[in-house]
Amino acid sequence: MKLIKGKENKEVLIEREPIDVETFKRMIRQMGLKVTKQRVHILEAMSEGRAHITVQELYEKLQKTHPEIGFATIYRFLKNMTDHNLVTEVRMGGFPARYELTPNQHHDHLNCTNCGKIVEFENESIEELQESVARKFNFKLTGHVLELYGLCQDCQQE
Amino acid sequence: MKLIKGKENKEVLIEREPIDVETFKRMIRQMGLKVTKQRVHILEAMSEGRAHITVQELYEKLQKTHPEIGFATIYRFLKNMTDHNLVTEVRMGGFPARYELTPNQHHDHLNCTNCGKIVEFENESIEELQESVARKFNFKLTGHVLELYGLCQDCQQE
DNA sequence: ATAGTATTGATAATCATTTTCATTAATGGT
DNA sequence: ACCATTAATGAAAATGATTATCAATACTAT
Repeated sequence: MKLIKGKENKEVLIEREPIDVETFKRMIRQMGLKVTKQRVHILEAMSEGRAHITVQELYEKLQKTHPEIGFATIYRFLKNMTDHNLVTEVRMGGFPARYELTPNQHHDHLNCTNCGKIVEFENESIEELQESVARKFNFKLTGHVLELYGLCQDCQQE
Repeated sequence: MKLIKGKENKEVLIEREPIDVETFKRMIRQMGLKVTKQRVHILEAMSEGRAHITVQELYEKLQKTHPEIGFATIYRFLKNMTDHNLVTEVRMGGFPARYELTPNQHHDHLNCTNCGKIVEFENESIEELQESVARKFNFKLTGHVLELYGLCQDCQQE
């Protein structure tokens, strides 16, 4: 369980392991798609910097180094990746969707609403209970969003 | 929506009391807004029938009895209500937002990612485990979002 | 009832996302 | 390496949900 520090209520940057180009190409082939420079560049852009990125942010980031990549390509490829579970789509409220390379270890978030600190946690019992709720209503579970909000120890003392 | 009782896990579809016009008017005044027939009709339409309704569905429902009510009015009023926590907005994937009169009893949602159906449930064990996670990290819990996604029985068969 | 102001509804505007389609590029077989 | 086949691309148009505009209308306190 890893602790990530944030400032105020801003979004938090999450460090990821760097992934090499060969791995990206393997991921693309694995989906049954052709390896194009655009797709590799999109994966590269997603693997560096902020974990949850919007299409707009991705587009602007790519503009600097590969100005030939268009919105449609990004949207299309993210859809492919999402369908193949290599990318996780997070939609909040009416905001544009955010995408992240699917982390190998599932986790949920405990967020401090005062200082923005985030604790990632994983609780097997909660996961099982979610499954049992789904079963009870004859749903086949495919995903979930669990975000806890509260005050961390430091902020409670203020 | 009908009531379904669970056994040990206490999943429940929430029962809603019918609400009378005077209560609706009080709610509107409480927000510091003027009482108009449109607003009362919108509240009436929301309080009968399906709990989670889209703007489109609400519009069509209102068309039959009050064809003078426009989309803009519905959107504006739902925004007011949501801001004042009298209505809860549920957004799922890229589907249109669904709205419900905020129930006095807390519940979470089970969403069908194919047809947009929403099932409400309440699970005391999950709530307790959330508390215990928060305690473990010395957080004081103030709220949470739990949305389950999957395929409902009908959509699994397609 | 009247004045003053909030509300309304039709329509235009916006914003994210998807589709279209003519052009270009990747791949597999030679 | 060279094609031929077919998928992929990018620009622009289309879509769908939601929000803003604004002149006409309806509440509400006086």
